[in-house]
Amino acid sequence: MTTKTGDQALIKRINTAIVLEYILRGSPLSRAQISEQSGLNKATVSSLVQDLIDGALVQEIGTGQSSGGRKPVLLEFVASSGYAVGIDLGVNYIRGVLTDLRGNVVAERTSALRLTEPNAAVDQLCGCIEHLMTEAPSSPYGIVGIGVGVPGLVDDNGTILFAPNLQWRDIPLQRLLTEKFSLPITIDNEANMGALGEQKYGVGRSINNLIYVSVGIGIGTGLILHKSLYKGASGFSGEMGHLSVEAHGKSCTCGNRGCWEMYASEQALLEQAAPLGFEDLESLLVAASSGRQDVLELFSNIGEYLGVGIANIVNVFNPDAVVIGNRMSQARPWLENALRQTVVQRALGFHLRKVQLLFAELGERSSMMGAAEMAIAGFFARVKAT
Amino acid sequence: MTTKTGDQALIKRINTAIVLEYILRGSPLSRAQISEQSGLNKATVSSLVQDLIDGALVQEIGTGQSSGGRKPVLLEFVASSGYAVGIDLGVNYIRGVLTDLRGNVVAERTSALRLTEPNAAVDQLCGCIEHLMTEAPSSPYGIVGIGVGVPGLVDDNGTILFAPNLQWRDIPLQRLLTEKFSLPITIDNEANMGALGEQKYGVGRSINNLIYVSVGIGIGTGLILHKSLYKGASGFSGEMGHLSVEAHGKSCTCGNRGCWEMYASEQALLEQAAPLGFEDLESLLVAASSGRQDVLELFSNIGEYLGVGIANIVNVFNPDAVVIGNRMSQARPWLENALRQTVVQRALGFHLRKVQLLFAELGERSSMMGAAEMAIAGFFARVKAT
DNA sequence: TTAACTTAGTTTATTGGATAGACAAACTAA
DNA sequence: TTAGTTTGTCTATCCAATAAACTAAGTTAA
Repeated sequence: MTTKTGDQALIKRINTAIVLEYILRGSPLSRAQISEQSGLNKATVSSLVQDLIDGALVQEIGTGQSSGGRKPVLLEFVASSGYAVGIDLGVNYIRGVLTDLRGNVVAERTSALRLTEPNAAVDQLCGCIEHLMTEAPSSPYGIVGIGVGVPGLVDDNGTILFAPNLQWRDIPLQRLLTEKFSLPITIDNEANMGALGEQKYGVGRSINNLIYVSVGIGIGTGLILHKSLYKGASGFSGEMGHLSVEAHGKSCTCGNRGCWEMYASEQALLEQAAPLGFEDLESLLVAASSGRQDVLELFSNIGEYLGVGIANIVNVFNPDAVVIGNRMSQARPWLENALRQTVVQRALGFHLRKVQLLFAELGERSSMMGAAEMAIAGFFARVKAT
Repeated sequence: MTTKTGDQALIKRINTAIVLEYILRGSPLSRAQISEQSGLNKATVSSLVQDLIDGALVQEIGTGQSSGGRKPVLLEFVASSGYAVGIDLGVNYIRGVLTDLRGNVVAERTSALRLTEPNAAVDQLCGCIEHLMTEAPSSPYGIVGIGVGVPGLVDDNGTILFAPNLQWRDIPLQRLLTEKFSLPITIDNEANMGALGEQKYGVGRSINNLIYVSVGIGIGTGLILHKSLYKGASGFSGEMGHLSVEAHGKSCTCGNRGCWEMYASEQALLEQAAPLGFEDLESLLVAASSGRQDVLELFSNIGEYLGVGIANIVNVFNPDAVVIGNRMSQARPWLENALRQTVVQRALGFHLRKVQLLFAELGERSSMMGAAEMAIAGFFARVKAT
């Protein structure tokens, strides 16, 4: 069993984390404010703040306004004390970003994925990471970690079990990158990363329970419950693209029938659009915006099926918000009505009272920003554990 | 924000909880064993154990075998230091139990629910509780709490928002019982209680992630994730009976279409059985065991639809086990094949590797035992918080 | 200008846990 | 008997949080 026991060091970690949290959220603010708001003694706050300053995570930035007494010394988190790399590895692109510890973008880099063969792709990925790392200003903590979002199922060791559209199986990406960079590496599904990105930096800021639905070639989902990413019992879940919405519908490669993503994904859209002579999403978006009736009906149909699945998700998880992301979010104007109507019709009233239907704000950058956030969050977790 | 700060009392609470946990799980065992296994210092363990003995939660029960030195003093949890009441309030019955703090049944009581009108039903419920309470031997902590499982949607204040089969709306049951008994009261959905009962005392013992599917008139679900009951964002979830499995299927009273419980519940079974001249589950079970072909096909059909929904659940939550409970679990012999086959066919391979399909062991008593467990768990939570 | 009052942050003595190590008690094995 | 082992308690020490006293640096009103 060996549950972790409590000692004085634990107390200090807990309280340091609290103080850091206040500075991260409320800065600039003074020691006195932290003490009052947190309930910690002034002396305790002073001591912990000093440790944080010594650790280069916090700095004094001058004095604030007096309210009839000594001026407060304002504290601020030092965002530039370290940097994080976030990568979105797509089926035909690699998108990467370098951010500071607040998620401010310092450098960005996009390139087409030349070869999908695993070795070559990983090489190109490493090149992208190295390039971004050289862009980082020198800082006390340097590069604190690398997060990578991938289009596939990832286990909790960061091994890509299966990435259908890349035709990858059992690629131990975390191990490969750890060997190469000797830095903390986080690998996760693109939808989980997207969920995190939107929750932290996008339309879902300050929403505690949200579900991100990544509608691309397939459908992936990322669940943020009680402010943190929910993983299934054994570390991977979110394969809700394979929720069956038509018990006797089309057979899916996964073995199930009537999977949601067979009716509501980009793939489903393109299949239906082929007879009309369309071959990609972009041309369909153009046709829709010029008002072509048959194309509008296609989108409306997709919107309805998206709604069917989302209603299911709402009934099961009862979240505060559902965020539609990835490529299909560009079709918002032509999806939204049908989607909204379907969800309202189908979700239970008790849940509907609360849930918001939103579209991703970061667009194609959700996943990459989420990956950077993962690396940042990992850094903070380590700081708090020391 | 006011996150709870850390102080010495917190350490003591944490470590006391650890020691108590070891005694609950591993008893009888000695102070030395606890120290060695937990990593806590011998002196610390001695001191905390003394507190627990003073608090009547632990007692010394003599010495154990020596392994070449002084004999250890064996410790045991005192199950009889308090008692809990667990109630299963059904549509046409009230089932109640009195247990000690280990969940051993001390007294049990079943009666038919005379009137479903809320006031009358609550009166009868109170009578049942009072009767059980008088059966409790005198003990240091007395009755530590009352748990009640109900067939409906419950919010986190213990108000029954909606119980379709009782035709109740907005009954503040927790408040009513608190006023009456001045004891800690926990109200929850019958399926959540059942999940807890099976996880603690039934077939799911020692399984950390399980999903309990209560198949009665409707279908309810209780999720135990990482050893604890999962509630949705706003305190109620588990309405997976209304997962749509046929996007364009039959309309449900909930507003959705093709809800799972319209195809796989007792109600669904009875509807299909009516043309054959059956009116209740019991007669169908008799017919099935005598081998009537058309009835067997009915059960097989229900089993298949149960499998469709369970495959969905498995894909979403990736649990260690799925437990089928409530009335329909009696039909196991005629459901199981079709169910198993469907799940294997439809669930993703990665999830299947792990998941077990089980049937409730406590039968009709799952929910009641879970309710008692809720009360017990509440007591321990309070002990650990002091 | 001064005295009275406020507020910010530090210093000091105290409290209450956990801990290592010494110790006593109780046992085994030779 | 004697040496060694195991259990459990006792004691001195450490360390983080805290209250209260204190210093620093401002405002306000006469």
